[in-house]
Formats: sequence, C-alpha cells, structure tokens
Amino acid sequence: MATRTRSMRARSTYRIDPNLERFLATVRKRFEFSREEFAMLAEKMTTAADFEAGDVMVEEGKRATHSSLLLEGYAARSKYTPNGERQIMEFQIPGDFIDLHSYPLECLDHSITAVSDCTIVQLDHKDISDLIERHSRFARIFWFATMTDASIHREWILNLGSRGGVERVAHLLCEMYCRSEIVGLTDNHSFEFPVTQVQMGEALGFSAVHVGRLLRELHDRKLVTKDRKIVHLHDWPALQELAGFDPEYLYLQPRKG
Amino acid sequence: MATRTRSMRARSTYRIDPNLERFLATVRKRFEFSREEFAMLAEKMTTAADFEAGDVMVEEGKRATHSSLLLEGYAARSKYTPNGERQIMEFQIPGDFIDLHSYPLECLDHSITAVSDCTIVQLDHKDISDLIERHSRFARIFWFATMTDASIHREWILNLGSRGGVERVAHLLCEMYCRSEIVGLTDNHSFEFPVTQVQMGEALGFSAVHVGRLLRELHDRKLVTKDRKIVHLHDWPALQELAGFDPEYLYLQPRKG
DNA sequence: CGAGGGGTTGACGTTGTTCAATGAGCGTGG
DNA sequence: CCACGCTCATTGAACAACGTCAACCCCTCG
Repeated sequence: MATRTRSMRARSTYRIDPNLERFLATVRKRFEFSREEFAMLAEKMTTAADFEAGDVMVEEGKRATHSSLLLEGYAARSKYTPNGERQIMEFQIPGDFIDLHSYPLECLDHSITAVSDCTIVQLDHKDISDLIERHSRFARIFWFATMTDASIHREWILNLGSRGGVERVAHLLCEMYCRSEIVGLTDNHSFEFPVTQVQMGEALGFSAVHVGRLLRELHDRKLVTKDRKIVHLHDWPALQELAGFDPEYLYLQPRKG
Repeated sequence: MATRTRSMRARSTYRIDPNLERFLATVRKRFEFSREEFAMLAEKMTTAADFEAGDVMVEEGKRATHSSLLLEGYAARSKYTPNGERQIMEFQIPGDFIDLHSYPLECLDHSITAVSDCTIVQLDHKDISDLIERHSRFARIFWFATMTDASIHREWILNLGSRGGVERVAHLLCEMYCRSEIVGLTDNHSFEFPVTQVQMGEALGFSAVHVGRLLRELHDRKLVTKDRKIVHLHDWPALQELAGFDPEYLYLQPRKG
C-alpha cells in the first residue's frame, strides 16, 4: 500500500443529517441526547472531506484546528518506531471521533491513516469551545468520548502483553464486532473488516505470516472465517470465551450526567 | 507480595502545601499556573490517605466519588486477564493524578495498586465540578492531564508491539527517568525505581526470568545498573538512542490556553 | 535461626520470525 | 479478450526469541 501523503478533497455544506444521526449511536449508548443538543452539534458539522485508502488523514506533530468524526470507512491510529515499522493502536469505524483529543492536546503524538476509503465531517476547535460554553454538558460528553479511547488503549496493552496468539486475534475481532454492532454495521455475526494481515500484524505485534496462521487456526476451530474484507463469527460465545472478552471496557451502559 | 485488599487509613486536614506545591511541577511544565489557581486547588485538597505496598488503592468496577493525587511512593495501573495474570499499564510517581479519569468515567475499568508505601491527597468529584464551574480553565487542565495518560498508553502499545527485549526495558527506564526528573526525583542520572522483576515483567509482557536476563544485558553493555530499588543510567544518550526514546509523547512543552 | 521474598542460572520446550517460493484475485492496458 | 503487474495470502523449513521448570543464592525480617 502506497503511503500517499494526505490528499484531502474538502467539500462544504454536506447534508450530514442522515449519516450523522445514524452514527451518533455510539454517543447515544452512553448519554441521553436531546433533539436540541443534536441540533446544536449538527449545525456545526457541515464540512466534509474524503480520503482514499492509504491517505494520511491526520499527521503526527501538526497543530490541529479541528477534529473529525468518521462517517464512512475504516481508519487506524498509528505511530512509527524509529526504524520505520508501524504500530497500529486502534482501529476506527464510522461513528468514531477519530481525533477529538487534538482539542485539549493541540498537537497529536500519532497519525491517523485511512485503511479503506473514508468520509469524515469536521468540527472546528473554536466550535467545540463554543458548544461547551453554551452548554457545559458537551464538555462532559466530549471528555468522556476521549476517555473511552484511553480505556480501549488499556485493553490493547493487556492484549499485547498478556494474551497468546489465538486469543489476541480473537480479542481484536470481538472488539471490532462489538463496536460495529453499536452503529448497525453487523449482519448476523458478520461485519466488514477491510484490514489486511499485514495491518493486523502491525496492530497485534505479530508478523503478517503469523497472523495468517493464527487466522487459519481460528478457522480450523470453526470459530471465525475471514473472507477478503468480511469477517464471520461462527460461534460468538465460544470466541468471547476464548478471547477472554468482556465488553465492559467499551463503556456502553447508559449513564446520567 | 500479598494482595492485601485496600486498607485505607484516611486522615484529614493534612498540611499539604509544601508537598502539593512541589509536585504540581508536572502541571507547571505544561501550563502557566497562577498563585490564585494554586490556592483554589490546594483549598480543596486537604484529605490525605496512606497505603502500604501491595494495597489496592482504587478498585476496578467501583463507582468513584473522588480522585487522588499521589504525593509519595510508586503505584501501578493494572488489570487482570481472566486466567489471573496481571498486566500493568502504567507506573505512577509522586505528582501524578492517579485516577482523574474516574471523574468523567465514574467507574474505572482497572485498578490502581501501591507498589511501595504511598501517600495521596484526595479531591472530591463535586469539588472538581465546582472548580471547573468557577474557573473553566481547570476543565482544560484536568482534561489535558487525562489525555497525557492516554498518550503514555499509546507509547506502551508501541513498546509492547514493536520493540525487542532490550529496547523495551530500556524504553521503560527512559520514561520513568524522564518523568522522575520533572518532579525533582533524580540525582545525577539515578532515580528510585522500587519495582521488582516480576512487576517489570507484568508491565513489559515478559516473564520475570527474562526481565532479569535483559537487565543483565543492559548492565553488560554498560548502560544501566539496577541495584535493589535504585536505577542508575550510565549513558543516557546511548540508552535513549537504543530505546528509540523521544519524550515528545509526554507533552512537557509549555502551552498557552 | 528459620521462613520467605527477590534475584540468578542452566537446560529445554514453545512460540513466533524470517526468507523465499507459490498462487489466487483484481485492475489496467493492449 | 488475454496478458501483465500488483497486492494479498499461503506454505515449509531453518532459526531466534522468549517461557518454563527447578535448583540455588542472597538478603531481610521475625
């Protein structure tokens, strides 16, 4: 995959309501979200942009002036080691705020690249400040959203540090299945997962070859089939059990506040 | 080490000013912090508590009503895998807000345990709300503090996923040295690191035996000596180079806002 | 003086890597 | 339409990295 350097085709006044509403499901799982709040937010999110697979969407070290909500496609949060290998630290799916933490941090410590073709809508940092000022509950919601990413990071540390090969792959698939389900992107225990074995290796700390063997083992155990970009989970409870997957860390219970 | 279950000896009206001021160095590295702001914060942080090595200071899954600033001692953020092994995800040193993210999250996905004897001061969540309401800059500062933890998590993912044995150990030592320096806990490239090889293994994804061998290799290369609880870095530039350590992810540059 | 935690060592088994070769799928251009 | 090049996946064999087990030591604390 060519490392194309960020060719962003921004287009304004995109009619976001249908998509945006659909993909705010993640927020809705956690907070009550009124019509008014939704309207306040939607009003600010009108600038969309498209990226092709391989594009760098947000570049490490650059000062950010806006944050982005992913509407379509798969993205990856990643960082490079001095000798050039890439470590992926999170996969992002539609409905995820991919770089909301650039609001408090100003400058990101990592990049975000498009895994498949992607569409985003932008939210200016000054609009975030504005929303928070007008309605302080937004601060809580945004802060919370960035903290669930941190929680996912912790689970990945556990995954990389403590789980064996098969369990590790299984856990990644469990997480992505669970997150996809929230935004309505699953169909009878199948979901789109347009991630190559090389990229899975970069996420799991394995060589691509070994990822292939581990996927084959999951297939032989009649738990998972990955055909091109589609993953099917044949035995969800058994897979969860094998992976030691507990969705608690995704914070999907509704809360007040 | 016995897994003692949280025996907290709280004591009120602790005279924190000398310690608190000293250990707000971490915040000061990033934000200008006025006398008034300091006073507002200090006024709320008067309840201290002591823990012994091995105590669980904050327990996974419990609803939290306050957050804690570590004044003395070493602590660890950790989580357990279903089959009982522990994964450590961050070490905490004096000056760290160990569980500030329990404010937005309400309920933590992991535990915090005392590695050595510890002293903390508490800050009630309602006082946090109060501080933010009276002076909105506190929201930014607190949010920022939780985001630097997330950045550290990302670096650990990279460490676990992409670095080999020696480099991995080296990187951990670089991080802890760097963070210790900010709060004035280093002395000529030495610093206290009261972490056993078992615990280092739990943090780095290695067996304790292997950690021993890796430390020996760093010693043989004349880079590091770890004598009991004291680590001495003999060649800081070479160690940094070996580890591929770039302190950027600690966000130590001052910023406005 | 004994118990127990922490560290060290060596032999051996397991897990994952590397390299190189092979094949399937897909878009492109003739 | 086929031929070509490309990316992605698969396989086998040799090799390196790390884990496990068991024995041993040192130090500290009671």
